[in-house]
Amino acid sequence: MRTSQFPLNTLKEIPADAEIASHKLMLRAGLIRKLAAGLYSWLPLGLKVMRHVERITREEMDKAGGLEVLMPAVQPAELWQESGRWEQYGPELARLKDRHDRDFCLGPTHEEIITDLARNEIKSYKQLPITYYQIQTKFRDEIRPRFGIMRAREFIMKDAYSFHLDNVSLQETYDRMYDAYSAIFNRMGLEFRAVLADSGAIGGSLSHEFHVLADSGEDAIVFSTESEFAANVEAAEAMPIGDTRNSPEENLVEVDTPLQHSIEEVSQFLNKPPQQCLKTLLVKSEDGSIVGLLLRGDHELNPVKAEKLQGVATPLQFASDEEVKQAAGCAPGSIGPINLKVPLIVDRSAALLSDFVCGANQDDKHYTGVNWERDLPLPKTIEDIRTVQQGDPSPDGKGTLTIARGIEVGHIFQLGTKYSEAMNAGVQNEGGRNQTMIMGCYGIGISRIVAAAIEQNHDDRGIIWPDALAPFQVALLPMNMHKSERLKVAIEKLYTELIDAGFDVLFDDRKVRPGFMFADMELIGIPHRIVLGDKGLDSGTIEYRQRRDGENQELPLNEVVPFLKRKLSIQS
RNA sequence: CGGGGUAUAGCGCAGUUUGGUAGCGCGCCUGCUUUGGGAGCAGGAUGUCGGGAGUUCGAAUCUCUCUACCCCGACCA
Repeated sequence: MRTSQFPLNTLKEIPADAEIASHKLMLRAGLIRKLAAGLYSWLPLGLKVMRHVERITREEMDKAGGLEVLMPAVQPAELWQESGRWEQYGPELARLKDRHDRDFCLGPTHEEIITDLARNEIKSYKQLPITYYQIQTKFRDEIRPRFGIMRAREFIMKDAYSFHLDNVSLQETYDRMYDAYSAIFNRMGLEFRAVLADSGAIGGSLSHEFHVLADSGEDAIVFSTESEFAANVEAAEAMPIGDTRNSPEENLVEVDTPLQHSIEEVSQFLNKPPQQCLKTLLVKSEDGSIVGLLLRGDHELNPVKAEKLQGVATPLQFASDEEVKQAAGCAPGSIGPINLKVPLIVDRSAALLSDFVCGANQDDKHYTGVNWERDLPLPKTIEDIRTVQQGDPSPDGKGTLTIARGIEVGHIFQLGTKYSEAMNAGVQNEGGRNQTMIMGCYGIGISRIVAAAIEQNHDDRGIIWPDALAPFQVALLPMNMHKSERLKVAIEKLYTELIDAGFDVLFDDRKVRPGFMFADMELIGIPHRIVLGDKGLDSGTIEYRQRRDGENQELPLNEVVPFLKRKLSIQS
């Protein structure tokens, strides 16, 4: 392709509303343009990259036995009512009516549609297992779309759904998808981690997220320093800190803590470390009554874990100030478990505290030297309700946990029969009886990968595409071609040779100064650059430079093709 | 949804306090010069000043209203 026929539309100035590197660079390099909040047009250059992401994903899905389908983006309400999600799904689901006043929605995902398809198309266990997938536009009316394509309202997703007769078969496909996803992200040249994810309110189902590692990532993920353990922070089991509880040494004392409310304030005021304090959170239960959650002062409540417990409302809802006053007799900030007449759930680590500090259920008063059993009974319900922290012991007992940031680009999930049961999707089994199918679902954020790849691969000059995703493999730059007819002839010849050898080449035939070309090609991130000038023509050499390391290398003109072939095959 | 902010040329912005008929940089077009890291000079095109209503002889500027977009928050306990 020639730049004279492929406008680059690069920007020297940074658009005002972009915050993170990938968003700025996607706008500056001319990959996307914003239409409205969370809605973007893809320019030719950006679309080329996204097509590579799609192609690699498609190839690996096909290899893993997936069957490609294409389902509508507009979906009838009936199916969503059948699954129960028409009511459950919040305002993120964009609903609309057709001219006959019938309800429809823009699909944020396709479980309902595929389940409907499967129940009509699959009749016998002999057709199972089967995996359908599609690469298609999704719409989610996000509260706050941001970071450009990273959290857009309309985006491209690869979603796959598998159907099975039993859990063994589901597990096999799940494992195959896990491997396919790993292959996909490896081929794209991305540094990623598969992590154990929250299995959701359904319970028991297995789920993994695939994260591209980047400091700007919105998700926190944890790894063990010593083992293979990796999980989303939300899902990681928090082990108790310490083994046993020490025996009491201090006496129970009520102390004045005027205007000291937060753990940090109380801890400083009393000169006790936060890990010697007990945090009492009052939340709602399913029936609207109040439940107390007890945590060590330096630990944070994990709402996802708490919501799963019996006696805690989903979604988690904190008690209002009035409700706190009613239940504890004080304002939030002085609540404590002693004589608190509500059911209590204590975190594993908080249950191991001794001589701790807690609120006294009177405004501006706390207790010190509090001990379980001696001063108050240890609640019967001891659960894991906190979020893990850097340095915590790994749940598998090997090593400690490290926290990193990631961008979620894939998610695989064992659905079980949630949809197939609600929508009555069954097949005849060997015995001729109807049996509900078991499902798995597997998503990849196609458009988000483009942004994630940039987050992970850029410098102050622009994007540095991995070979597999680059919009062009090679940039071919003539130095002042308009002044030299023989250079024009030579570079046209080289261009043809490269094309014939199968390379995707961007030949910069604009009449611009060299510095301008260099800056553009570096901004848009072409991984390999060939420069030819009159000087090189005299010595029969070109200058090669790799975008990533920026080192120049002289090469004989006639060795360019084999050289690039070696370069590109080694790295792909 | 709550709080804050912005809206002026394709992009980034000034002008608004104090009302007088719109400007700068980048980009774009033409010409000449230049040519290995986003060139220089000269000339040129481009605006519903977000929309509507009002005040005024006169509104980008003041008032009211609507809309769009951006940022922050949704864990004091």
